[in-house]
Amino acid sequence: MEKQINIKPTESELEILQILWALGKATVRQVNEELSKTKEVGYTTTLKLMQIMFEKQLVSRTDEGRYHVYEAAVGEEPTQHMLLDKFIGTTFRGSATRMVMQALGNQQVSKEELDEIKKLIDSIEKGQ
Amino acid sequence: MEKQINIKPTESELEILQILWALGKATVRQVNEELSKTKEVGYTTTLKLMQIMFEKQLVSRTDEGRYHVYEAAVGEEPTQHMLLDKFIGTTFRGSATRMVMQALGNQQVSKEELDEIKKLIDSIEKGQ
DNA sequence: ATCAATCTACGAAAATTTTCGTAATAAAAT
DNA sequence: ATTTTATTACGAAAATTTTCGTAGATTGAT
Repeated sequence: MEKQINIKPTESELEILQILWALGKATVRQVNEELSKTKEVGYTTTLKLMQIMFEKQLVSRTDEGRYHVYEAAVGEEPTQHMLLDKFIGTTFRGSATRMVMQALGNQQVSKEELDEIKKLIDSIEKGQ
Repeated sequence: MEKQINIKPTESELEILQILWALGKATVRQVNEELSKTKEVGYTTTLKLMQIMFEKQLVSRTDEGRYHVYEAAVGEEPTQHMLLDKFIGTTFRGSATRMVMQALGNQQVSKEELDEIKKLIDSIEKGQ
């Protein structure tokens, strides 16, 4: 079971979570190297953020030799779900439909993906 | 035409924009009253925020008598679109499809809405 | 053994966002 | 006319988030 799924990570924390979700386990250095691909960021900055995330229980860590190996302590899906809910609430006044329609209309979504979504809708409709 | 659609409003600013989009025009007091329905917030706090938003050109205002009447200076749709793009980028690693599928799976979406979305998909597929 | 390199901890500075107190001004009420 | 009320402007405090410098500890190299 997920623990604290109510804690909303900040923007920077989310970036780090993304990396951890992708890598599974990672040291601060590894995370920092990933971050550096996108933007300028000092090692100690990343370290501090991950320490804060550890306090918030967003990540866990184990002592491996003399350094720490970090891991996300919150799941990707539950976190996305929570953020999505909040986002729909604040930006689309709670209407998931409005948001979906904008997303489909504005984003580049391939025919294959659209079909996939249609299938999903069908299965939901059958289910309820 | 929209002006600065790149300025990302903060959370609080977005709340105010929502109210202005709903009301059209409004004074600081009106906006503050709307905000107060949801949360505790002082009048001068709202005022200050709206002044900052005026500087950022997120809102415009006209002198009506001795007070200001405010209006959103950015459109609801373009703003939502911009925020949605950023959100998909940071939270769903750029995949609109993944986000839509989560939204449809997790949120409460009625059959009517699902049908509406299906219709939209069909029309997009015909278009391209 | 000494030096260099690497990692963590800690604290604080910097930047951003949010909140609010105070003063000035103008209108409205008494 | 004086007082009360409502509005804006301004600045700064408070809170949150981000960044980074420094110190201490441990490993590895010379």
